[in-house]
Formats: sequence, structure tokens, C-alpha cells
Amino acid sequence: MKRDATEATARRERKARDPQESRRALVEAAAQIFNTVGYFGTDTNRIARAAGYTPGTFYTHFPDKRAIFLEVYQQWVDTELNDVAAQIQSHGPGRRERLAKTILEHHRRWKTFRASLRALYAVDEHVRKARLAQRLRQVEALIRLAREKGREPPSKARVYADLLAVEMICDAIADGDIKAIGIRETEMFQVLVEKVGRPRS
Amino acid sequence: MKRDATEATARRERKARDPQESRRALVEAAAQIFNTVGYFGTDTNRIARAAGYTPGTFYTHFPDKRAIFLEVYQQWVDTELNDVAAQIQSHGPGRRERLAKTILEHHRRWKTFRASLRALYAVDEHVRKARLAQRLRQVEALIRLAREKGREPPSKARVYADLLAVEMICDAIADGDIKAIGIRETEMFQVLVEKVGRPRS
Amino acid sequence: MKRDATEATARRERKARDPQESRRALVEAAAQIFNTVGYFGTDTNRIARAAGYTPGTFYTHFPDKRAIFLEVYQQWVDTELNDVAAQIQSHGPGRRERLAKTILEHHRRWKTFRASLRALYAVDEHVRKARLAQRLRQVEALIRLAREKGREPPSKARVYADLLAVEMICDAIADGDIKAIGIRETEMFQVLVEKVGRPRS
Amino acid sequence: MKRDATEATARRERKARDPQESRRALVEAAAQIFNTVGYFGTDTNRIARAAGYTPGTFYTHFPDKRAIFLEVYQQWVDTELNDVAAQIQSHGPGRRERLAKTILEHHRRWKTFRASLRALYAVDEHVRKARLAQRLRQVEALIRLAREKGREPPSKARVYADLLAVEMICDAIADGDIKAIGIRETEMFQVLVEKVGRPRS
DNA sequence: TATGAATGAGCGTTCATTCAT
DNA sequence: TATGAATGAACGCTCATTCAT
Repeated sequence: MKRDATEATARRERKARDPQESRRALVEAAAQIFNTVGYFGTDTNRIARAAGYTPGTFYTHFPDKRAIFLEVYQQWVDTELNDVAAQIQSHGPGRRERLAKTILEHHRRWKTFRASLRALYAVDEHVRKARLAQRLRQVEALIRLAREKGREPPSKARVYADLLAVEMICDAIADGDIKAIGIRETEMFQVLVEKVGRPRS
Repeated sequence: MKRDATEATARRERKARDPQESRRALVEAAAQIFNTVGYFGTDTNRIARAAGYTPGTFYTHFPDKRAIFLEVYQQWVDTELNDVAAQIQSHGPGRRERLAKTILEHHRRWKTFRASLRALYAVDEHVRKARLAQRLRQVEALIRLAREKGREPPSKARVYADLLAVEMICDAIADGDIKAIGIRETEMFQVLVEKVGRPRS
Repeated sequence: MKRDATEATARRERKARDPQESRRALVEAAAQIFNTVGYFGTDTNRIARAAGYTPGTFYTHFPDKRAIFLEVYQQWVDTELNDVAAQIQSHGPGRRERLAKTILEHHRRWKTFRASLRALYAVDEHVRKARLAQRLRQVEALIRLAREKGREPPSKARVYADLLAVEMICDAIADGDIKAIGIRETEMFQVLVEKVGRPRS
Repeated sequence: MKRDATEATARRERKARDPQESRRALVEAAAQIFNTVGYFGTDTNRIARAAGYTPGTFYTHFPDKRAIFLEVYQQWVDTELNDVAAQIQSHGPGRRERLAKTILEHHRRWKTFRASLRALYAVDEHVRKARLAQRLRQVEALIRLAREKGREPPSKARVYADLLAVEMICDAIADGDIKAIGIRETEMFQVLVEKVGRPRS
């Protein structure tokens, strides 16, 4: 939970008078910090400072800390969906491995952020709503993709169960649990590949 | 994250002079509160007060807030393992359904606590160690149970993957995600039953 | 060690928006309080409040309680050195008496603060370093002053021993020990005058 | 200001049913701890524990923390006066050196305790009274010793001034200030010897 | 839009002291 | 006399947020 000085990097770039750019810089900084020390370990002054602004500026762009958290969440899901869609639509050998790898990388990258999301979700109604909306979007996207590929569209329950399984496996690998528990990562990765992009009813 | 006065319920009159009982009361109160407002939404004074003590008392029983969190965690896993073991060793029709239900009930009961655990896990080394130890214990217990039932013991990776899947499905049902996303709970429960207590290599 | 309401005197109406002024006000309030109830009898909230601010403000100007203590120390030594230098460079009859009196007044004024400094010095490395640096500065200033006056510069040991003797005598008078022990203050003052500004090898 | 585990040594010797011995053990433990972390860094529970008792026991022997501090003070002065008297009455070459050394050793041994005494003195009336009484006792003892040795008894002011000078020099050597400031310890020791046991009007 | 000093409720924790046993 | 759990006021410090500029 300690603060380090890594965000000094972004600091002192001087005020960008373009509000869009300011917002972007804040979100970027927030993503980084949330993903390092978690939502509760982050403070808004620090986010502002890391983005090269002073504390007050934060509140000209976001009504509160949760709002920027949700924004980060939004952007993260967008990115992931894009990357995953690209892989799902790809062809050729190793397609499922590549897809699994893509998802895994996302989890690795967002490890701590995801954990915070989970905790907030349990406790904050707004976060709950936002996350549920994203979940629905993911499930529908996956069903649509299956349909587009001409497959028999799987049931929501099935898709969702797989989605969850994939997430948990990715988290477990990304967190290092797998190794800590004495499972070879490659073996777990195989289990992941099985769950992923699978044409199934 | 607001404080309400619900723990007034537990407020005792005066000091219980039995330290074991005090400790128990504190852990019970902590479990309740952690499971309502999460780890970061609680403070130790509130835990003490909810258990019927004054703030200082907390620290005669626990070195810090994390310590009681870990204690709650410990007790929760113990309870769950016991309950699950009892079901696994049971026989007769509907055995798997009962097992699934048992696990699901645990998740329902510890919904918010689990989310906090997840978040702390990402950010606090002690919690990480404790959770990994428990995970390992769970995996080993499941393998042992399979062996005792005379089945071919499944690989750690397999067991762990199933464990994760079960957890996620339970969380999803417990959190109400299933309903919110438009899946019938019974349908998801079936998926859960499939994953649970399954004789599989 | 009890709190009284004396600092209500300084309580301002609202925030002074000039940070320099705020800092100044905090240091002034701190000096006063440290010098009344000692370092350990003071808390940062009280300092802030006495300066007309709310507790948080303290920490926008100082990283911790020790820091403001050191700042007060710094300013006190500066003031004393200035006043003493002025007197040392003065001429005419009664010069040494005036010098002795100047030093004595400083001790009277900073009685309790000095005692805290002594206690912290024994126990806190940062305070130790700061005080040693100031000591060295004092000794060097006194040697320089002697040299400037065309006198044979005395040894560091000598200067330091005299410095210490002067301090202790001043403390003893300022604390009222002298009277309590049954010595006439004028008599002790004479001993002080002998030690002070003395041309000696 | 950190606690270490050094007092574990004395712990668990089990309750001595002799109240005198209990008191002694408490005072001894207190002396040690006061002299390590200072009065304000010491807590009474820790004193009790270090003496092999539980916190409550402390308060069956002393009304409060200050009381044991004063007791330690008392015993320390007694010891020092005895040792000094023995040296003053000794004869032969190096007598003054030996005396100086004796005093210096006492200061070295009680370094941190002395600093706390100084700080409390400024702020606590009871400590003030006790210390003044001891001071008076010291001064009178020194005058009596001079008279017994057939010398012209010096004035109280003189004796007191020397007493103070001696103390400060000892503190300065004991604290390591001398070295830190760049004075050779032997040189300062010479200054000390000059001040000590000196037949003077 | 950006500033940044100020806010103030609140948090985790400490510890001298009490008291029922 | 000794115990040791309990007390509770207080402390140093944090941080999301406000607001005058």
C-alpha cells in the first residue's frame, strides 16, 4: 500500500490547455495507479499530480473518485473487446492459442485494477450497475460473434459460465497463483485454451 | 460506503471478562461488518463497538486490522471445508445438487467479504500468502477426497480450474449477476452442478 | 500536561490564503505551544487550531510534527545569533552586561522549548543532527567574532565549554532554580557576565 | 522511539511475592527503559512486563508513571552522590582526574534519562520540586565537603555555577557532541578536570 | 480550465489507568 | 499482592473534496 515515486515521470509536463487532453492524461494516470495500489490505496491528489496537474483540476473533469474509476473501467473493457474480437475473427492454426494469450495478457496487465473492481462491485451500487452493463455487453458480443461465424448460438448461461471460467483462470495465472500452488503454467494454459473461442452448444 | 447503525444490535452492556469470548465476539462482529461494507469501509473502532467493546479492546486481541481480517478468513474457510467435506462424503440421489447448494450458500453468505479478500489479495502480501495457503489446502483436500472415494485422482490443474469455475459461478449467482444479465438461476445452477463433485480425470 | 484554552486567543476567523502567512502563523503557534507544554504535550491538531486553521492544514505545510519543531528551532537560533552578534559588536560601558542580558532573555523566552529540544535530542536522530549543526554554527560564529575583533581566537573546546556554561546558567536563572536554591539572582548574573564576551585565549 | 525486545530478558521470571523485590524490579526495569527511549517513549505496561509482571501490578506499587520516574531519579542521585563523595574524599595523584571520570561515567550511563528529566522539569511541577530539592542537596553536600576538607567554603552561586558547567560538559561528552563538533575528547576532558573538585573561593 | 491552499471528518492505533477476580 | 482484560480519550496523520482566485 506504499506510495512510490514512479509517477514522477508524468509530472511537471505543465498544464495542457486542451481539456480533452487533460482528461485523457488523468484517466491514463488513474489507470496506472489504480492498477498498482488499488482503488482504496489511490488518492485523487496523487492522480492529478501524476497527470501533471494540481488536485483541484481533477474535480473539473470528474465529479468524484468513483467516476474516474468507472471511466478507466470503460476504456479497459473497450480495449479488451476490440482485441478479443480481432482474434476471434482471425483464422488459421493456433487461433485459439492466440486468443487465449490475448485474454491472458489483458488480465496480466489489469490484475490489480480488476481486483479493485471486484471489491467495489460488492459495495457500490454505481460500480455494480456499470459492471453488469459491461457483462451483458460481453455476453451479447460473444453470442453475436458465434452467430456471425455461422455457429449454433450457445445459451447465455453457457457463454457466461465460460466467460467466468476464462476470467478466473486468467486471474489465477496472472496473479501467480498457479505457480505458487505448484501447477505448471503451460498446463493451466491448456485448460484455458480449451475454454476459449470454442464452438459449442 | 456509508456507516449505518445496524451494529447497534450487537452492542453489549459491559465488558465480557472472558478473553476467548471477547475474541470470538470481535471476530463475529468483524465478519459481519467486513461482509457488509467491505474491508476498506470498516474501521477497527466500529468493529470493537459492534462487539460491545471500546476501541482499545480491539488491540488487546489483534495487532491490527488485517489480523482480524485474516482470522475471519481462516474461520470462513474452515467452515466451508467442513460443510463441503460432509456433502462430498454423503451418498444417495441428489448428492451433487446438495453439494452445489452448500457451496452456493457459502458464497451467498460471504459475498462481500470474498470481494474484499480478492482486492486485498492483489495489494497486500500477507493476505496473499494466507490465501495461497488456503487455496493449496483446498486443492489438496479435494484430491485426497477423490482418492478416498477410490477414483483416479485428477491433476492439480484440473481440480484448480474446476474450483475456480465453481467459485465464479457461485459468486455470479450470489451477486445476482445471473438474474441481472437475464439468465435463469436454475439454468446456471445446473451448470454449477455439472462442475461439482464430478468424477473426472 | 493539561490542555487549557489559552490558544483561543490566536484563533482566526477563516483561512488565510497566503501560504507564506499560513506557514508563519503555524510556526508561531507551534513555538508558543511547544514552549508552554513541551513537544510531547502538544498535538498537531492543536497547533493548527491555535494558528486559526483546521487539522489538515498543518500537513499541507509540514510533513510531520517533528518538522515544525525543527523549523521553530531554526528560527529561534537565527534570532538569538542575530541578537547576540549585535551585542558582541557593540561597544561602550556595560557591553558585557548587555550581552549577558540578551542571552538570558532568550533563555527566559524559550525555557520550555529548550527543554523539549534536549529531550528529543537524546532520542531522535533528526533532531540530533539539526542541533549538532546549530551548535557547530554557534561555535564557529563565536570564533569568527573573536577573530574579527582582533583577538587571539580561542580553541573550540574553550568556546564550547563557555557556551555550555552560559547556557546552563541562563537556564538556571530562567527556570527560577537560582532563587529556589537560595542564591541571589544578581550574584548569579555576575557569574554569567564573567563567562560572556570575554577576551580569553 | 521504537520498541525492541531487549527487556524480554527480565520477563517471565514469575511473580516475586515479596513486595519490596517487586518494587525494586519495577524501578530497575523503568530506569533501563526511561534511559533508552525517554520518559515519553516509555509505557507503564512495558515497564511492568520488563520487570516480569503484568500491567496492573505496576499500579499496586506506584500511583502513576511520574512516581516511578521520580523514584528512579532519587536512586540515581543517591548513587552518584555516594560515588562522588568517595572520590572527593580520596587522596593522592590523579584525584581530580578520577573524580571527573566518575562524574562523566554517571552521565554517560544516564544520558537519556537526564534528558527526559530536563524536559519534564520544564513542564511538570512535581518533577520540578523534586529536582530542585536534589540540586539543593548537591550544592549543600559540596559546600560541606569543602568545609570538611578545611577549605574556605565557596559561595553557593560559585558552587552551583561549577556544578552546572560540569554537568553540561559531561553531557556534551556523553552525548558525543564533542566529537561531532570536532573537538578532541581528551581536550574537553581537561576542561572538565579543571572545573572539578577545585579548591576555589 | 486550472490552481492549490484549505478543509474536516475520520482512521488506525496507543497507552496510562482501572477494576473485577 | 498480582492479574490482565478492558477502557476511552487522545494522537498523528490522511485524503476526497471545496472554493476563491
